Amino acid sequence: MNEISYPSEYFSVKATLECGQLFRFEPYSVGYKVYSADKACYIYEKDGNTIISSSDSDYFYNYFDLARDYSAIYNKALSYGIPALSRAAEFGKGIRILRQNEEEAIYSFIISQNNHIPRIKGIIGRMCAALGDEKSFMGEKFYAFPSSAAMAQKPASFYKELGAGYRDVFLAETARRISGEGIAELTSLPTPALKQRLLTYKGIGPKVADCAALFGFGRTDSFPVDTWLARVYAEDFSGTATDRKTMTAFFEGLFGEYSGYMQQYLFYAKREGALK
DNA sequence: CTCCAGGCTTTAG
DNA sequence: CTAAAGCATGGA
Repeated sequence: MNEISYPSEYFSVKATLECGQLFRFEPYSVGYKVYSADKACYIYEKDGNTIISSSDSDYFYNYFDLARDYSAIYNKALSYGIPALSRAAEFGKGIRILRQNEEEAIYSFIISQNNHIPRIKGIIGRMCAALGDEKSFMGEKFYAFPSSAAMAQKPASFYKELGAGYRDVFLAETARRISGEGIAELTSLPTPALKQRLLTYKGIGPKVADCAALFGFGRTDSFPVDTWLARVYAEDFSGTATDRKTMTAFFEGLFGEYSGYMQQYLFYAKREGALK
């Protein structure tokens, strides 16, 4: 086990975990256990620092993107002079965008569509327990996120029994395709081409493609618009369009390479009732 | 009870 | 091309 220490000002455990970008974490002791792919860490705050304890510290250094200077991102948010965004950035100052596994992000956000976060966590947890390799961390067992090969062996009915609802066929078909084709060729594509390719998978529409691109492929020029960001657009930016494609184009045009960070500030603040 | 959730696919116009 | 119905499930 190794420990990483990083100042909490730009690394809030609660804000980073509770801002809706990941679904595999649980309260433990004074912090949380976090699971990603087949790895685990224990994370907590102590004396103004955020501590990551893991036997895969290199993995989690990258996962939490600790090489990036978030003071520049926070100050960028304030520089736009948009009251709602300034408030959101202040509220979510400690948020960091995670660099998650690509396939885990794809499946997780397919499950997330038209769904509540507690239920999303439940479906993913049951999927890992049923199909993921058993691992051990700090004396407790946990399950890795399943491989596409393991997922591809199950029919749609299996995912419905896990509670996935109508997304059952999306999971089964996407798993079969990724298991056969792989995703290696996607990683080198520029963001617009990457999104275009993601849209060809069953169950991936514009919003899920944006989330997979942002959280799985590290594309911070993506601005996912869900029901909460649609409200932000109308209520806090006085937007008049009603289709989400226009909203995404508006925000990405405004924020460019910083889109993903600004989106996450706004999402977290809106959902927690900190705007308005 | 109805409404809604980090929306997508399918069908109709 | 855009618009709207239908979709599984469970919490508020």
